[in-house]
Amino acid sequence: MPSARATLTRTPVRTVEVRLIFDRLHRTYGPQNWWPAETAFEVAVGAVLTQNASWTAVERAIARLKADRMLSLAQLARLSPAELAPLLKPAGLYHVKARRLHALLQYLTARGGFAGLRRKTTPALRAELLALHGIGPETADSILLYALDRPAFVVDAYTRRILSRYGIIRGSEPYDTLRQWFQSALPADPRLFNEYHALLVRLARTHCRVRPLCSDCPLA
DNA sequence: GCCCAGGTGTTTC
DNA sequence: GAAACACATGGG
Repeated sequence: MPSARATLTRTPVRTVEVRLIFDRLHRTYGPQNWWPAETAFEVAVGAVLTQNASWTAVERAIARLKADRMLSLAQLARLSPAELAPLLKPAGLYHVKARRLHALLQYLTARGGFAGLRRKTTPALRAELLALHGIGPETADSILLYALDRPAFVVDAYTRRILSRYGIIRGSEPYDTLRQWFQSALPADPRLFNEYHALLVRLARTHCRVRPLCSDCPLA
């Protein structure tokens, strides 16, 4: 049995920091119950639409799709990118996103929807998503975590901004470096990854917008 | 009016 | 390979 001191010194500093940040945020804000969507399919559509866009813009586009009764795989997969584009206008970059969403829709259709993906391992699924046009690491991990309940930690602009403001990272590290950074410090639990990312978003939306530190910040 | 937003693919040095 | 650029709407 190793002594407590030996155990502590073998725990990387980053691991301690990653867990400390979660504990503080969780104590301050409580459960976030994310992602803001009703179905796995809605998560996937939102994950593409939110690329370089504000969430309010995405909500408008999703609301329009719902109002038109178009927010289903069967409905959207019938459309060409050119037909898809005008429906996505409120989210911005809509020609680009139409092509990207189209690629994802064709993939899902070919696999029989999300149900057809359940048997695949997480690494296999991640590789397949990354191979699609317009699905990069953040979009892939968002879909894996929030639509498929897989342990994939989502690194986004909020994550980088917060951790770099607090001097924990430089901010220029590659995506996978930061993803591994979190994943190696935490148990591979989708509920934990979900909660952690949601809490970072919550913090970024309420603090850290201008100055590196504010006195009432939960992480100060 | 200007700047920014929960990225990604392409082009260029 | 890194860096720069294109894509585009709506809110602050």
